Amino acid sequence: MELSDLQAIRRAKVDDLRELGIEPYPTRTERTHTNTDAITLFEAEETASALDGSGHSTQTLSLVGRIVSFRHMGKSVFAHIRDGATELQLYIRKDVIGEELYQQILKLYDVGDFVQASGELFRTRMGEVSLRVTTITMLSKALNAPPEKWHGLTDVETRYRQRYADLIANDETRHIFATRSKVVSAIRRFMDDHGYMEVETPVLQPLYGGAAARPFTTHHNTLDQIFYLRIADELYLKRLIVGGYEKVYEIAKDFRNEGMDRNHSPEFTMMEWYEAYSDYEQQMDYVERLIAHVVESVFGGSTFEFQGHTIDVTTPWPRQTLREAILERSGIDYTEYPDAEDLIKVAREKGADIEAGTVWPRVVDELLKQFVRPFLIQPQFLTDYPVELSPLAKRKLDDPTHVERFQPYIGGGEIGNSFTELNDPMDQMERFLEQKKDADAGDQEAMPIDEDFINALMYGMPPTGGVGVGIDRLVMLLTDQPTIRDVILFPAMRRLPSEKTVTEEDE
RNA sequence: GGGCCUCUAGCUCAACGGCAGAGCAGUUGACUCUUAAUCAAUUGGUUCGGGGUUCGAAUCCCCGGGGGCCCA
Repeated sequence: MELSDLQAIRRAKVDDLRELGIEPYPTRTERTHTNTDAITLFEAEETASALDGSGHSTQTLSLVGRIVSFRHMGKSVFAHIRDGATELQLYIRKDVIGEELYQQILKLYDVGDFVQASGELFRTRMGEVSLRVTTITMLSKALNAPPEKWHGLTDVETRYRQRYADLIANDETRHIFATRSKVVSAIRRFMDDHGYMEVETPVLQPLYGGAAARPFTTHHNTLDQIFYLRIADELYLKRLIVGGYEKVYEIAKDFRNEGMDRNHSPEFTMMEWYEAYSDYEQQMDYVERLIAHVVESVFGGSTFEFQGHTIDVTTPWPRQTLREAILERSGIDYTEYPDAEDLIKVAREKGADIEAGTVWPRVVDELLKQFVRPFLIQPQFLTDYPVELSPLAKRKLDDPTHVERFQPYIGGGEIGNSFTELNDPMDQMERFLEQKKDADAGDQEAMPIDEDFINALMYGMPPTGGVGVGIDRLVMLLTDQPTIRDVILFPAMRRLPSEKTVTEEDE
């Protein structure tokens, strides 16, 4: 690997440190306080008037962190170190630490290095709590200089490919992923507190299903067999309800081999849960309480900002059937057009852009996407979808052409999907057969027939309510990010030419 | 898949047919309360890759690659 001039200079400093008998990558750290705790401690001592005569804390602290700024002024140096949470200023005086160590710092320490510094805390004339350093050691010498201190790292491609550099340079990026973590924690806490059991189902599946999507295909060498990467958790979680568990959930990666855009990543995080002896009405209540809980946990209230809108998740959320919503916003009652051609015709008259030959359920989906979805900014449920659009949901009691299904919408997008689960094995078999017809007609997202799942249902599945929530979409919403790649730490990227190996054959 | 935009020093950006530059970072020096520290000097380039036009190409044209946005 060829080093740039800057890297070579830092590499030489590693050698210089070793020649001085100093290991630039030592094994142990001795840290007495986090930077946050150190500042808290100092402020408490100030309040209690427990500082010594010259305004210094009475105890010696050892702090650690990455050097993020370095200001040399003759016989003293000011630097900031940043640990996981907080920046804290170091004040290094030549007459305190001695000529030898002072020269070492000047010559061999750089912005980006991790260091450990000991000393007493005090307040500078500018009022900043700082560490008056009595000794300092290298914890890890950085060979790459961090991105520019003022503009940071702005190149989008580099930010995605080298997320570590993005995290070093941009507070906002660190904040987004910290929020993501809080969101997932809040969800887990809510589920656990409500008696749900977290489970893990296969990523590698002999047959995929549970959603309308194209899968990734892989191959197991020993079995000499194709596996699919799961596109949903649904069918396995329902098998667990068959098995007798009453409340299960899973938060996991799903994979869909489809186009990538600001809302779609081939690898994304899905949460699904299933509750026996429940239905979609009860799950609607649960979803709005869950989201309200998450927003409360993350923001300490019921509102947050998204793309210029103040969104309020206070329960209960309005509910409207899909048919009413489409009728209200487009003037089309799709139940009056049972033939796909007719529905496409009237949809086009109303200004929809729909490809000829689109199958009927996808036309309805397009009506939803084009006329309704963009306008659902505040939280709202749409309910009761056509049966053709929902091969795994139970029919409505009073209308067998529709199923008991809902989707929660916030910020102009759906954040989940739910239905009263189909538990009649013979009906389920017929739905699979319908899907096969769609597949034969060219719908590449139609589901294959899963006979083992039918077999499971034949053992009996209690009435069940199930919900799926797209975690990435939810995080986009809560962090006000318009692009899914900005809420995925390491988004999928096209391989660079330099990463292609000679053994690999391109198409 | 189509259209538009973009790729220049480690980072952020200029130069738009005429000597490839600045700021930050780096290096050398001055400076013991600075915080985008300051001051002086200074190093650093396959201008994404390949080809073409031209006396001359980062710049114009063609092919290819990465990324972004919009559309499908």
